[in-house]
Amino acid sequence: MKKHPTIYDIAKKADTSTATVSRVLSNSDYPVRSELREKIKKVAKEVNYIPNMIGRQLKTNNSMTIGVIIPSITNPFYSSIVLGIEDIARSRGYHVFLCNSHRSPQLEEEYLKTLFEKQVKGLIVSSISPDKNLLGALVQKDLNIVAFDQTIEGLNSSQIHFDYRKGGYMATEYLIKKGHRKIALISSPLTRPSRISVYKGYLNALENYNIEIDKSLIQIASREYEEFERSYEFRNGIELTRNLLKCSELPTAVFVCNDMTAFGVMNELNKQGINVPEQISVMGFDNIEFSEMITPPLTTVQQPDYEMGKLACNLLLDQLDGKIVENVDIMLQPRIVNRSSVLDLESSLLKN
Amino acid sequence: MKKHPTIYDIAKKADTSTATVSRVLSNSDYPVRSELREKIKKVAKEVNYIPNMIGRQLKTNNSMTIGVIIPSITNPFYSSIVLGIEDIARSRGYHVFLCNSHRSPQLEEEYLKTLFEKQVKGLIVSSISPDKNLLGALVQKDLNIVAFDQTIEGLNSSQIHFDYRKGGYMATEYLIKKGHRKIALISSPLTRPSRISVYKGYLNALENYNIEIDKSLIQIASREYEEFERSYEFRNGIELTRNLLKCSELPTAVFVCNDMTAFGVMNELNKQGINVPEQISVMGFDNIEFSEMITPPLTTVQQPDYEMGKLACNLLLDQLDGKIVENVDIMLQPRIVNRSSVLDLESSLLKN
DNA sequence: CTGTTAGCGCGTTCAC
DNA sequence: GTGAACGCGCTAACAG
Repeated sequence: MKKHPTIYDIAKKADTSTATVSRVLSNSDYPVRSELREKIKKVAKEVNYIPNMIGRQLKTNNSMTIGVIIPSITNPFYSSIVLGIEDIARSRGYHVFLCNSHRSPQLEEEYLKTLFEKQVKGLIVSSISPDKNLLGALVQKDLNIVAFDQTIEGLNSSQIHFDYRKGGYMATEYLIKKGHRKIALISSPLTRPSRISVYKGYLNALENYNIEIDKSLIQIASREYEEFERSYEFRNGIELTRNLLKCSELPTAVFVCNDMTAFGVMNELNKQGINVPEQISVMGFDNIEFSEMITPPLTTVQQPDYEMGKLACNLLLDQLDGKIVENVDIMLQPRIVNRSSVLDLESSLLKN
Repeated sequence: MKKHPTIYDIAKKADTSTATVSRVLSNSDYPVRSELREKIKKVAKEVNYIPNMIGRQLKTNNSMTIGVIIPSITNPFYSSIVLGIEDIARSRGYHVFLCNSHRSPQLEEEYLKTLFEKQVKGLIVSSISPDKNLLGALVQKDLNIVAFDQTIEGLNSSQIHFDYRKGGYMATEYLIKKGHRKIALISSPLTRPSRISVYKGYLNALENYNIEIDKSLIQIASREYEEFERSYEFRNGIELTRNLLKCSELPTAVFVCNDMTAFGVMNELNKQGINVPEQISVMGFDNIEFSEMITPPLTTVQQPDYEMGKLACNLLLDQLDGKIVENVDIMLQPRIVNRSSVLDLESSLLKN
């Protein structure tokens, strides 16, 4: 375990100074005699020189690294976002330091501190913490932040929103236009702005089409995520479906707050011998990769996860590079993805 | 954007020296008068001090960070592994720098260099690159490596293997014991040791039970992953199933090289009006989280992804902490996960 | 117990 | 064009 060569070693071997070596090896545009330049490069290659970024960072105070905090990489929605972030970061010479908060406020705070200690200058975050004090304090300290997924009120940062209400509205309207009137809702607890908005969209659509709201058709989970819990949503879907099936009048369609929960719904319906979509239609939300893989392929609302990641990262890097000074707010739009889990009651009635 | 306070600022304010401040704030066990200790802590809190890890790293030459290289976080098998790695790393005070190679050798090499530049002292890697020279060179430079998933020949590193052959054997044997004789195999191209081993396991089992090998039942993809390609495996499953269905005698069961491909298989069978498992049974491999969510829930071979990540990380950190000096080789064992996608021909015959 | 000092590896003045 | 010298923030060695 011998020490790695530094620019000092190279300077000695190439019979020059560390300054010149640095100028050559860090691709500076400082003028250096081309003969000498080549010699230095040659020696560097000979000794298998690998620059020590720690030294450079300390000097330049620029880590070229951004932080990303998400609930869990295990959730395909977030992993797609991270992929988008990474692709852009890489293409622009930045690196990504990824943190899974596991929906734990403590862990989120811990990671926030770590990122800051590691001299990250930018942050893309889906925050779970109700306490925005730390985040706010960091913004003061010249940390650029782009928030997504979960809107953060009163924080001096850029935000990427998604029109959840409209998504909820469009999904419900889609079902209505397919002739459904008894449309159930299955949702995770309404503890976050995004979920509340989807819920509102559902109510708005029913209202707009003069469909009476039947509370027995609305199943909302009471138990929130445990921290670190896995496949919570899937099991939620199963449980809520059981509750739903207990009501006397079965719905003809179910709108589910996200695809993962919808998998649980379809699983349970199937177990109970109820065919999707023949007996009950299922509409999801998110359009994660697996939605098209299940049987029947899930009709759902597209949330542009990968694009969202790219957008967030470009935004952040533009800020870091000084191309943007103002904070920006962007609202991404939903889109219906038409597959096979929803029955068209109109046309199926015609057939009969 | 004013400069962040450093230990120097604190020393000035607390009327002491940087050395003492460092001793207090870095939780050194060096003796400091408790009165002074408290004063320093108080001042640090006042100015909202956050240590600059870059400075510490440069001095101590210890980044407390390990690198992880995997094909893609988007694949749930790898995301589970990463989760396991992270959980252990965090509990032991380390951080993880994650890299998605997207199965691109160039990108893998680029990340390898980056990790080294960032002074990572340990690496957990599922390498895709056929050229192990760079990896080998880095091992020489006091970089500890734990390889998993893809075995690396002749590399001075610890390795975590999985008994793919045995897994393939067990899966096939399981089908045989359920009364299946016409057992098809659907596999990604045999371009990696793991896949070849699964294939061998399949052949071994058939041989052992004196079942003649029918080449028309063996469908192996000819096209390899494109770099950066997504849902390749799913589409592979669809395509290979189509090919399979063209053969005159349909199998009673299909063994698929991984769960994601199995989803494609089930999808296509369904589309062709073939019931799983009533007409054709499907056996997967990996047991990713979604296997239990589809309909019917997939019977498969468990590869302990999360545990594998934890094991790999503990191993690496033990090496870094000097608790282990020797390289170790571990062979993890497969386990059948019994769900509903395989029909028991024996008992179903009894019923008729 | 505490302070002074000397680097860790690098990029950047500022002279020459 | 080039090199000597300094300092980024921190810890370790040593002296007191």
